Amino acid sequence: MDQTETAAKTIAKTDIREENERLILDSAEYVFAEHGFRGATMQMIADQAGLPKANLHYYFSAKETLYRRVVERIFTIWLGAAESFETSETPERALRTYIARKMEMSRTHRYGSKVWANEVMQGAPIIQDYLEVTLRDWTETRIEAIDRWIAAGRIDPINPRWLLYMIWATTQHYADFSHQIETLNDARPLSDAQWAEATETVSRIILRGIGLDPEASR
Amino acid sequence: MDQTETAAKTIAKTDIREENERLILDSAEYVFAEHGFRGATMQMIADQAGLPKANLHYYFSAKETLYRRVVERIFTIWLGAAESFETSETPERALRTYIARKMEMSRTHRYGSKVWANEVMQGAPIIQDYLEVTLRDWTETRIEAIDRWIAAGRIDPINPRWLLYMIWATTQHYADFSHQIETLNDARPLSDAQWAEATETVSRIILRGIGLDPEASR
DNA sequence: TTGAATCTTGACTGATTGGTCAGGGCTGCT
DNA sequence: AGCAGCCCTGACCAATCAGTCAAGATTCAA
Repeated sequence: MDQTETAAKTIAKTDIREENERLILDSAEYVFAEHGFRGATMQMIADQAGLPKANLHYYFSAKETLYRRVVERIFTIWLGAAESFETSETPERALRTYIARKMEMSRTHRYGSKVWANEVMQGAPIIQDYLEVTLRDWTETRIEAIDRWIAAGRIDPINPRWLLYMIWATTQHYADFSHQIETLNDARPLSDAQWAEATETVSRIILRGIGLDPEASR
Repeated sequence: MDQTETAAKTIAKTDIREENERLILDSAEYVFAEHGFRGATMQMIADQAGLPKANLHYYFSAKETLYRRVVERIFTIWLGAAESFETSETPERALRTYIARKMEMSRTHRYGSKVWANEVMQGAPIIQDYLEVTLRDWTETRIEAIDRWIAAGRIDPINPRWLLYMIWATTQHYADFSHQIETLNDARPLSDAQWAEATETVSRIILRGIGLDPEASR
C-alpha cells in the first residue's frame, strides 16, 4: 500500500508503452471491424489513433502481429464473459444470465465481435488453434452440463449443440449486423428500452422453447 | 414454341457472354466470401474461373462492378426464398417452412451468405439502398402478419422484430460460421442427418418459444 | 470465302501500401 | 549538466494490384 507512489512512478514510466499499445489496439479493432484485415490500412489505424504510421511499427512489428493481438484480446474477453454459464445454477438462471451477458457484450463490444466474425468467416487463418482447443473444450463442458439437465428431465431433450449455436448466433447478430438493425430502426441505434426488450424476448423464446417457464426466473 | 430452334441458336451465340459472366460471378462470389472485398484480387478470381485476368475486365469494367453484381444476385435469391413466408398459412407452417428454407439456403449458398454478411458488417457501402427500401418493406409486411397472429391470440405477444432477427441470425449462422461449426464437428461438414436435426431443433425451439405446438406442424 | 463483330490475352502502368531506417527528441537517473 | 535508454517520425523503397491497350483469334451471317 505504501508502494503506491513508487509504483505510480514506475508505472508512469512504462505507461507510455502500455497506454500507446492500448490506444493502437483499440484503433485497430475499430478499423479492422469496419474494413476487414486487407481493407484496413496501417495509415487508417494510425489516423484513428492520432499517431504517425511509423509509430505503429515501433510498437507492432507487422500488420499481422497487430491483427493477431486484436483477435486474441477479443477471444479472451469473450471467454471471460462466458464463464457465467455455471453448472451449479438452475437452467433458467444459467441460460438467462448467459444470454443477458452476451447481449450486453454485443452492445459494448460491437467492433470486437465483427473482427471475430470476419476472422471465422474467412476460415480462422490466424486463430484456428483457439477454435480447436479452447473453444472446443469450453463447448464440450457446456454440452455436458446441458445434457445433465436433460437427463434430469429439467429441459426438453434437444441436442445441446444446436441450442448453443442458436444463442451465439442470436446474440452476436446484434453486434455483427448492427448496421442492418439500425437501418431497420429508422437509422437509429437501439434505445435502452429496445435492448432490454430484445434481451427479454430472446431469453423468453429460448427458455420456453426448451420447456422452461420464463416467468420462474425473471 | 416453334421458335425453339431459332431461340436456341440466338442464345447459343450470346451464350458465350452469358456463360462466362456466370462463371466469373460464381468465382467472384467464392473469392469475395473467403477474402472479403479488399482481400480478394482480380487475379484470384481469374484463377478460380480459369481465365486470364484481362478477360474479367472485358466482362466487368471494374472490381466494384463485379462485386456489386455478386451482392445483388445474392440479395435476389435471398428475397426469392423468403417469399415462402405466406400470410395465408398457419403460423406453424409459415414459420416452419421459412426456417427450413433458410437453413437449406445456408447449406447451398454458404459463400453468398458470407459475402452478404461481410457487406452488412462493413456498413453496407454498396447495397444500402436495398436495405432501406426492399428489406425494410419485406420486414414491415412480415411484422404485420405476425402481429395479426398475436392479435388473434395464436402466438404469444412478443415483438415480431426480435423474432425475425432471431430466425435470420440462427439460420445464417450455419453458413457464415460454417468453419467454426465444422471445427467443432471434428473438422467435418455436417452430415445430412445433422442438418436435418439442426433444422428440426431450431424450428422446435422457436415454435415452442412463442407458444405453438411443434408437433402440430411436423 | 469474306468481313464485321465479338472475344481473348500478354505486357504494361500508375497508384497504393506495408515496412524500413536514420536521425532527432524526451525522460529520468546520477 | 550529462548520459543512457526509450520513444518518435519524415522520407523512402519494393511489392502488389486494378485497370489499360493494342494486337491477335474466333465466330457467324451472307
